[in-house]
Amino acid sequence: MENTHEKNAKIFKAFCDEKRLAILELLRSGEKCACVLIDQMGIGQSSLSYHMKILCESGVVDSRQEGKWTHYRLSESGSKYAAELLVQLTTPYAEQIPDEC
Amino acid sequence: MENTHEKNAKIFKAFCDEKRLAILELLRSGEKCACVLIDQMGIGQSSLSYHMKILCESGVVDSRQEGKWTHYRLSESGSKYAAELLVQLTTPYAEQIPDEC
DNA sequence: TATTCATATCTAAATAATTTGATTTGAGGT
DNA sequence: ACCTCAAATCAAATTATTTAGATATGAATA
Repeated sequence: MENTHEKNAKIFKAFCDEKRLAILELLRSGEKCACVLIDQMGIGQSSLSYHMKILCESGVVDSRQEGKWTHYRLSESGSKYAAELLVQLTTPYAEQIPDEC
Repeated sequence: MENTHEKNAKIFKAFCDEKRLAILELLRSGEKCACVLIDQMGIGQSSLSYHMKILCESGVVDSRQEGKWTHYRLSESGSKYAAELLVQLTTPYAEQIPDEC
């Protein structure tokens, strides 16, 4: 049983780690095979797998199996969702409650 | 010496914790005094102070001193910056590099 | 079906984030 | 100057995240 804040927090976990931001940057130049990401990031296989799981679960990255290899790419819809969510989470309500103190 | 990914990750740390999302939600209904946040969140004073520091450092929240009390509110400019940054971080480059594998 | 290879999962260790309670700081009021 | 009170900081304990190495899984191929 997971609440909304917990679910939303998971989406932004994609962006709150420098390694994952570096992976996202690599994906901005197009779909990348896991082997390329391991190579360019200079991290271990299980470490990449861990980070890719977080990125995929956030919806910001999609994966595609091709033979033995997994290819990762930015998800346009997932990214759009995250951006819209961030805007929503920081948009004041029409009904303002006075700050009684 | 902090790199760009590290700095950007800090901004999104504001959004990757459920307590901070709950605080942001409270601030959507307008500026709130720390005492109100402590009360509504049901957390300790030092715990709130810790989370507010992260929120303020991310630029998404502004604080204002009024006598003894500190009042917090959403920062329109900081929120806008975070939203634009998220879009940027997930926008493909014009130059795509083929996925050699 | 047996083998190979890429990825996922598991476990333990290392590191980082969060909480709690105590203390310090600093602005206001007396 | 002293006292008060809210917020920040500190230190220690707890909890969560991340890493690394070992093993398991599952698809492709022989």
